[in-house]
Amino acid sequence: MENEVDGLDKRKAYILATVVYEYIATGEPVGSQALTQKYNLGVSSATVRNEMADLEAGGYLEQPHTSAGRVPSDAGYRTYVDALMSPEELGADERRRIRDEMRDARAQLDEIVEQSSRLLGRLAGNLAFVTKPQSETQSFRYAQLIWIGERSGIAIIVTSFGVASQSLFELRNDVTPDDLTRLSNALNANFAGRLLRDCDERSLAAVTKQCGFGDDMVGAVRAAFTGARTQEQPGIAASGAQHLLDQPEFRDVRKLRSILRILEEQRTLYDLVADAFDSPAASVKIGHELGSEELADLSLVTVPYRFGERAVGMLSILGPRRMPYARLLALASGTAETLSERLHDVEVR
Amino acid sequence: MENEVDGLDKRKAYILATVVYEYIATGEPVGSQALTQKYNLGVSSATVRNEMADLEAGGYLEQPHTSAGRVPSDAGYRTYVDALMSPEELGADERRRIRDEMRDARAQLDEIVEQSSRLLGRLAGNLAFVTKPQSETQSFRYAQLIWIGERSGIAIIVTSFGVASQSLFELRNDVTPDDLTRLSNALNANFAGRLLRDCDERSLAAVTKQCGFGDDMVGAVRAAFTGARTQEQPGIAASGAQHLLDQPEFRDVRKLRSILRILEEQRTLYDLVADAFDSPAASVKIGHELGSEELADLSLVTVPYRFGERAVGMLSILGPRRMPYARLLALASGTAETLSERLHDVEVR
DNA sequence: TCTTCGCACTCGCTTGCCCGGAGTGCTAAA
DNA sequence: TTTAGCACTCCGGGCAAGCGAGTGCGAAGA
Repeated sequence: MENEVDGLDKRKAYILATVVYEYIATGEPVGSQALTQKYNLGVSSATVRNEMADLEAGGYLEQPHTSAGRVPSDAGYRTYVDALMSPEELGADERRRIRDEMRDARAQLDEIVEQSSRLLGRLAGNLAFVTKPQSETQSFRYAQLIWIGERSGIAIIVTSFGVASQSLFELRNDVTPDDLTRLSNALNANFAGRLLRDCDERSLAAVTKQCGFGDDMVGAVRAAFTGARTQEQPGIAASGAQHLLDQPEFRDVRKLRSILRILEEQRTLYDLVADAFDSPAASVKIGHELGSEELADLSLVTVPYRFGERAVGMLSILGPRRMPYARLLALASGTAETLSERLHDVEVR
Repeated sequence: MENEVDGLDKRKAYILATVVYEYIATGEPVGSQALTQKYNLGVSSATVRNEMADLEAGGYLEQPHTSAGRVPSDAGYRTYVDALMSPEELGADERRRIRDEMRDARAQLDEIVEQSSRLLGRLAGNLAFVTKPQSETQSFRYAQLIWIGERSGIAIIVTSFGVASQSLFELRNDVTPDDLTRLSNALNANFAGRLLRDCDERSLAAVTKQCGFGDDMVGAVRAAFTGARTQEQPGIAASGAQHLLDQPEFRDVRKLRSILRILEEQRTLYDLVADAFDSPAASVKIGHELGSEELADLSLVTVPYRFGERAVGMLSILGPRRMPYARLLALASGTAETLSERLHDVEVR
C-alpha cells in the first residue's frame, strides 16, 4: 500500500506531521480544534480527535494530562524526522554568511573549530559543540627532538593539521644534539605522511634502535607519539548554552544543572557523538535515544565534517526535543561543509 | 576611639557582622527578633531595631520592602570583609586533600590549570576559574625552525612552562634546512632564559639579520614570538557553573543567562580579574564593584598564584554576593599554593 | 540619655476558592 | 465513516483572607 507511511495511513501521517510541526512552532500542546482551524485538513475536529486518539494508542502522541492537547512522543518525533518532514536547504545568502564568518578565524585548528562552534550555536539558537579532529585520523608530518641537556630533551610532533604536541623526556644515557637530529631525521624519513594510528609502537621502536638508541629513548619516542595520538582526543568546543534558557522546557532548573554538568565533563559530551563516527551521515537522536534519563527531553543533531573523504570530527546541536529538525540539519550541514573547506587552510603539506 | 570600626561603634559593628553572617548562612532577610533569639546580643530586639535603622541610614543594610528583615548592601559586605569577619585557615586534612587531588593531573600546564579550576569549583561549591599563566611572564627557552620546503617552514617556540606555540611561515627567498638550524641556534643563544616580553622586535630583527636573512624571515620570527606571547593570553579554565543553580538568587533565569554568556566570552571573564594583576594580594569584589549591572548581585574572590616570587595567574571564585568570604578566601589561597607548587613540575629548565 | 515595652501597622506569601477556556470522549444522527 | 452535540475534566489565572515576620514610634523605665 503506497498510501502508508511507517504503518500509518496517509491521513494519520499528515495529522501527525501537522501536530509535530505545530508543537515545534508553538510549544503548546496542540488540540483538535486548534489544528483544524489553523490548517486546512478537510475534516472536522471530531475526526481529528478520533485520529489523534489512534495516534496516541499507537505511541506517536502523548497527553500531558486529560483535557490537554497532544504532544509528540519520542516515536512521534522519530517518524516525523525519518519520513514526514521535508528537508531544508540553506539559501545562497546564508551559505555566504557562514563562509564569511568562518573567514574571521585565523588559520589555526583550534580557532576554526571554536569559531564553527560559536557560529553554529548562534545560528541554531541552541547549544552547539564541535569535536576537534580525532588525532588518529591525522597524519604524522614532522618530529623534532630538541636537546636540552645531556640526558633530557623535548620531543615535538607536528601533525597534518599543524597541531604540535610536545613532551619532555629524560634519558639514562648521555646524548648529543647531533644524536637527536639524526633520530629526528630517521623518524621523519620513515613515518612522514603516515596516519598517526599506523605509527605503531613496534616500528617506532625499530627505527629508534636502528639509530643506535636504547630502551629509554624508545620510551621517549613512544610517549611523544602516544601523546600526539591521544592528547586532543576528546577536545570539544562548545558554545551557545545560554540559548537553552530561552526554551520553556528549561524553566525547571534541575534540567539545566544536568546540562551544565555535562558541558563541563567533556567525556560525556564526547560519548554522545562517539557512535556517530560509525555512520558517516547526519544523525538525529531523540529523547531517550540519548541513553540517559537526564537528557530524556533533549534531542541531538550530529553531522560529520570531513577532510578529503574521511570524516574526522562532528558538529552537534543539543537542544529541546521540540527543535526545528530540518532547519538545524541544514545549518549543521552548511557549517560542516565550510569547516571542511577551511580545514585545508591549516593543513601542513 | 579604639571602640570604632570603620566609623561604627562597637555594638553597631557587631550587629552588622551578625546580620551579614546570618544572611550568608540562611539567605533570608534577617529581622531584629530572629537576631536576638539566635545570638546572645545582651540587648532587646527593640534596641537592635534602632541600631539596624541607623545601619540602614548609613548605607550598610537594605530592606527589600517594608516589614521585611534587613539585607547587607554592597557597603555592608565590604565592611564585613575588610574589618569584621575573622579570617579562616584550612585544616591540615583539607590541605592534604587538595594536594592529593592536584597530583592527579599530569605534569602539563593545561592539565594542572584545569584540574585546579575543577577542584576549586567543587570545593567552593561555586563557579571557579583560573587564568593560565600570562605568557609575558614566561620566559623563552627554545626556538626551532623546521624546514618544510624551500620557501616555507614551521616555527616552534618553547617557553618556561613547556607551552610550545607554533606558526607556519612562508618566505620570498629559498632557504636550506641548515640555514634554519643556524638561525634557531642564534635565537637560542641570544634569548634563552629571557622573559618573553623582553624579546622585543628590534633585537629579534637584529639577530635574524645578523644571520643573513631578509625582511621576510624577520617577519616570520616576529610572528612566531608574538604568537607565543599573545596566544595563551586570555586562556581560562572554568568549572562549577552548575553550583550556581543551587543558589536561590538564581531562581531568576535571566541572571543565569548573563553568567553563561560571560563564561563563553573568555574576554569578559579575563577583564574581571585583569586589574587584580596590579595588586599581588587576594582581592574581593562585591556587587557593583564588578562594574557591570548584570553582575551586580555577584561577588568575586581572586587570589594570585605564583611562580617563584612572580604572580603569574589568578584563581577566582564567582558566586552570589551572599558567599562565605572567609571560607572561600581560604580555599582559593590553599589551591593557589598547591598550584604554585605544581608549576615547578612543568618548568622547562 | 539610653534602653525597653507595647502596640498598631505594613506587606509579602500561602491557601483556598471560583471560574473561564481549551480540550477530550462518547453517543447519536447524517 | 464522518460529524454534531454535549457533558466532563483539568489547568491556570485572579482574587480575597489569614498568617507571620518585621517595622516604627511613643511612652515608660533605668
